[in-house]
Amino acid sequence: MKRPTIADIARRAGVSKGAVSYALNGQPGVSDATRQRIVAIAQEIGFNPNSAARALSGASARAVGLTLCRPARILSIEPFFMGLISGFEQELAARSYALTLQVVATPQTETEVYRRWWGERRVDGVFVTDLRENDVRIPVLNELQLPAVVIGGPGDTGKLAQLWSDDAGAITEAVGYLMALGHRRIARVGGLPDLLHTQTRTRAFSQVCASLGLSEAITVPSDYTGEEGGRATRRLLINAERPTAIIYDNDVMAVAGLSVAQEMGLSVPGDLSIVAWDDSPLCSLVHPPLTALSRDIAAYGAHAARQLLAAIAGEPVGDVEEGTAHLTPRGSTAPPREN
Amino acid sequence: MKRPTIADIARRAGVSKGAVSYALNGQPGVSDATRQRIVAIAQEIGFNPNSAARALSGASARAVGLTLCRPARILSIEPFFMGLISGFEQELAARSYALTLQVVATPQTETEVYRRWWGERRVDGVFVTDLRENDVRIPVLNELQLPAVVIGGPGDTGKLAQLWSDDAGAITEAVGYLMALGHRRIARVGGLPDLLHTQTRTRAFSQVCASLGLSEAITVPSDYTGEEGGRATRRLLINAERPTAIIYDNDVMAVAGLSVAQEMGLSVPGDLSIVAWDDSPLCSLVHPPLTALSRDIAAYGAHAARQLLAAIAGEPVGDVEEGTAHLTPRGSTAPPREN
DNA sequence: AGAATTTACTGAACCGGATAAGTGACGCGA
DNA sequence: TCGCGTCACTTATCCGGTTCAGTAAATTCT
Repeated sequence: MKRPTIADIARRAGVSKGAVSYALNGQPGVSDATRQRIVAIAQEIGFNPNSAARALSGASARAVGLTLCRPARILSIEPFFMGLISGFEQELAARSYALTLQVVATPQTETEVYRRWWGERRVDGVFVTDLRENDVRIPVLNELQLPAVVIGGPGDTGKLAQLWSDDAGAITEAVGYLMALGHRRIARVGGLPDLLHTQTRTRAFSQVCASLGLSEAITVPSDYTGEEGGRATRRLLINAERPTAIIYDNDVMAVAGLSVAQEMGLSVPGDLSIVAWDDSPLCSLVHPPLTALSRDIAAYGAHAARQLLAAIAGEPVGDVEEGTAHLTPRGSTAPPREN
Repeated sequence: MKRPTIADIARRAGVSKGAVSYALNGQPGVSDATRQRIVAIAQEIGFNPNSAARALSGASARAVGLTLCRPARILSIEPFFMGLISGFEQELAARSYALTLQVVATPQTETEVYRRWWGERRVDGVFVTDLRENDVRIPVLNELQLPAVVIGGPGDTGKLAQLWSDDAGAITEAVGYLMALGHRRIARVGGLPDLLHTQTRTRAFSQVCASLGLSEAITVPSDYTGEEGGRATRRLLINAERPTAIIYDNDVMAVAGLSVAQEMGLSVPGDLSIVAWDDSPLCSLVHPPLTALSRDIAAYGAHAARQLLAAIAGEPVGDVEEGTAHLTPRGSTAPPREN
């Protein structure tokens, strides 16, 4: 089956290729009558502009890229990225932009992928997640002048637009809530320590605990996996002065922590309260359901997509702080048992 | 920053554009000395062929597509798709094919996306998941002659290549194992009933139970979500003659089922044994860890990608049955308690 | 009415590769 | 020494859009 081209439309409408192009792109230069005739023919024969030809003649590729740098076994279980992708799609699909995905092993490889995409003109812009300190990807994107939106800061990203959520506010809310319940020994199992948003959270956690007069505000670093989250929990709980509440940087570790606590004969929330960061169906599934810091990840992704499309269109795009995650109390938090 | 083109290379090497093209594509028509010189220059200036130009001049788009038709809240928690995507990427990245992703609402929309991709020449082929009975996507793909690999059959797909895993064998193993433990009342919480592989499983489950002399082999249909899986479990367990073992069509429902059982005061595995279909880190996270039907989903995806690339290359691609999932016994299964 | 401007187009160049057809130099056999 | 084939290229065309320069007709202005 042959793909219809503008030449086919031009022939049937009895006009030139150029006229068809103007008509279909809403450009001036054709009369309304002709435009309608051309649009009708295009509809009738099911015309879709060849994206390659379009990209080649200077216009955009109408595609954006996303690289994911996490091992498969983490990616598969981490609900965050799929939620983000769904959010991207809401905006992208509406403007028929395609999303090109690549799973890579290291941030270094990501820069190579950016270079290749740029050279191939395959994408008009990219989403950058998991911002790190002195991130190798940032200078490359600035050098290539490839439009980008950085998710997971804030950090130093040169001219690139940024979007982050108010992690400090969220952790303040969580700690405040646990204190109000009566907790005084609160620990945290953190995400990958070299990610900037993990550092932001760690700093905020220390500060808020200090300001509220909580002496020990331990953050145990982890890596978002269930195994590590479980191990970290075990280390915290074998302590003589064990915490009465733990905040986890993602839902997977929180679930693993719950499991470890139960296995050690501790009751949740009687002996230990648990708060998960990022609410996913997973949190409601387990028993007891987990109190979580909820945010609308799809909306977050949609927002990022709007920013990226604006940056591609050449509009000025500033750095934006998305709203604070809010606490959704469930069965995993309660006042600490007197001992 | 300007992207280097073959014209730039040609100028620097003192040859014509054509010669450069031959040299870089390993075509005959240039001497080895010239070829090496050209390749060296291309390397040096970081040349990447413009994918649009390449696609336009008849060659392939070097991209394949995947549409996902599940609501965001299911996608985000379902580990299967991310595992599959990771598998695709292993093969695609090695041959520098891009993966284009689109999340859609209905199978009907998927066909529209296929038509658009085809018209735009955006992809060389597509992955089709979640095959249904009389699937609307199949005739469209056959009509467009868009290469495709169908995952989740077997079913009637015309000329399209298929890949499925031996669900019947897997369920036979699971039921056999539960019987050997002493279970006689085994139920199943199934996936979306209109998916072909769900039907295959349901049929196989009935048959194997019948052949082993188990009278009641109830399958309760569900939709892969935790909520539905939990509800289905509750319905099964309030029964006077409640099952002593339940097989779940995915890990999320199994975790939800575990939670419901515990909430109802039943001990797992004492009062109820649980088997999850598809092993993910999630299964090992909960307490007790879930016995699961494991398969290597990434390998499954990689296999599918190899098939698709072969189909795109015009090689004949047959239907393939991937190996049987094997049972990984964990703490959620045990002999039923005498009553 | 005649000049100036606008409208509604056409024709051709261009994007950056792939590729068929053409060309000159060289080697080789008769 | 002529003719033929092969090699190593060059030249030109094509893919399917976008866009600029040009043009004839219609409209507006004076």
